[in-house]
Amino acid sequence: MAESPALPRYLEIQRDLQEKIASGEWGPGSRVPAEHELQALYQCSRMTVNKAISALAGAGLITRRRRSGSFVASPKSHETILQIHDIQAEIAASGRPYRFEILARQSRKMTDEDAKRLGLARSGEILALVLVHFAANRPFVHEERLLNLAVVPDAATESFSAAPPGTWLLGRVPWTDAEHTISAEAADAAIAARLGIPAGAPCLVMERRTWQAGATITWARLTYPGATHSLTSRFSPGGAMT
Amino acid sequence: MAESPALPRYLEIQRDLQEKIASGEWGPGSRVPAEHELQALYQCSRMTVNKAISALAGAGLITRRRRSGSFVASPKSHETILQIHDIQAEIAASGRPYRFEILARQSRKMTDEDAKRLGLARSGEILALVLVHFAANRPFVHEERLLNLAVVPDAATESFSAAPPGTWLLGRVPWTDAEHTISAEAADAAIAARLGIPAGAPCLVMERRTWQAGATITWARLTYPGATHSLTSRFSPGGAMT
DNA sequence: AATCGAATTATGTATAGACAAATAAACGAT
DNA sequence: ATCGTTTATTTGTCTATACATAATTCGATT
Repeated sequence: MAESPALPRYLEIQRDLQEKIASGEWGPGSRVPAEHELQALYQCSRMTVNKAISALAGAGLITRRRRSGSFVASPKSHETILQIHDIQAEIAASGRPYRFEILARQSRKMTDEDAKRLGLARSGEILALVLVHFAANRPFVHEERLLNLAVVPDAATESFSAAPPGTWLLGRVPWTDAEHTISAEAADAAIAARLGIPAGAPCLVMERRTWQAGATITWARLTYPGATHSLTSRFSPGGAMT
Repeated sequence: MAESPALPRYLEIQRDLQEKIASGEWGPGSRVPAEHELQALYQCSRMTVNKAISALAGAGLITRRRRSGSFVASPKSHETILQIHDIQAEIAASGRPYRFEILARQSRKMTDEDAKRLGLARSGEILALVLVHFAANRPFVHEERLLNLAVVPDAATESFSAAPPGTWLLGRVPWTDAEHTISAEAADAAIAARLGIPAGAPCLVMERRTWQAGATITWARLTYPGATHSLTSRFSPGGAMT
């Protein structure tokens, strides 16, 4: 059996087209039949066809131009969606016990260095933290973090005893923009000692800046021992269409 | 004037809602007005409202449940779209002259190591390449690549004199699935020599496997000197809605 | 009180039709 | 032959309506 998928018409069409593109039957640059042709082919209304094609256009598989028609897009890059989970949740999900230690905490007026990291010109109060996250009592990642107290004043009096600042923020302040930078660096002596690795060992470093409506909320720098951590993502173009 | 934005109705609504979510006015879990309410509010048809909300639902900002209604989603992770450009295009875009050198090329029956890298169990013919890409005559990235000749037989006779294998593939074989792994590793002696960096220097390593309809097309391992290269991405949830 | 079932409600899908906007192609005049 | 104008085609948006589907609520029956 398995023959009445109860699959909506527009998804059926969408998958049909997608399959033709994925298989190479319609190579990059080929013309996709016009909406009225597909409408006749599939015996449905134009809106239904439109919904299918528009979805593929949104996913970047097809580009559309008025009067000219729709064409199979030629990929110019690999694109992947990187899911960066909350550290606490990530460790908990792996079944290992989680804890963290705050090594340093300081409220201060923004230094030039702080301002640069937050991407801000003018001054203000910030909260600076240094902490280490542990998975099964072994150091997992080293975190340096700056919080812009102008945007998150509550943080000044928060103890962060229940949840680390990253988790605390995530559930409290909605962000509208984030910038991630991933790089490889040699561990400096201080961080190496805290992570229990040799100085100079390669580390995966992730820097993140987060904004809400133009205002920088926070900056974080996460240093993972390179030997134990990597980022993996699997991706299919036009993925969200089950 | 400047008052006729010519912005379509559904985008206007979409941005309105998005703004309410981004600003925190509608916190995570809040109920979004039902379609018929928004329809009355914006004086438009339900389909128009539906298009706006559906787009936000697709972007993950809203979750919808029949009969219950629509609710602002609560983010559980940072998610970012990593654009990994074609190396040739990336260097060319930076204005520096590009060239590459093929250091090794071998057609062979798949070894166990090859099979593991490609994620395949059984055997077959592959093409193995080692190359270095240069930007402005300085080593930019070291590439090891395996091509599954069962899927891309043309590669066996291709000289790759015009374009490197990555670029060549991108314009030829459509891929349906890709897996990326990003890690930090110390450069081994051979790679360090080819990149002109000290052995043991931290490197950003990106491994990629690419499939077409279940069949592995290629495996690639790109090693970037950590001192000069990083991956950056800026992301706003619900981004693709200009 | 517990359970089953029906009415209600919000979303999901689909239709037919209409007009707008962009632009490639055909056409015409200089 | 070149330039500007008209025409035709294709996508973009919108409407009003209809029925399907899932799920909550509430009432009736046991």
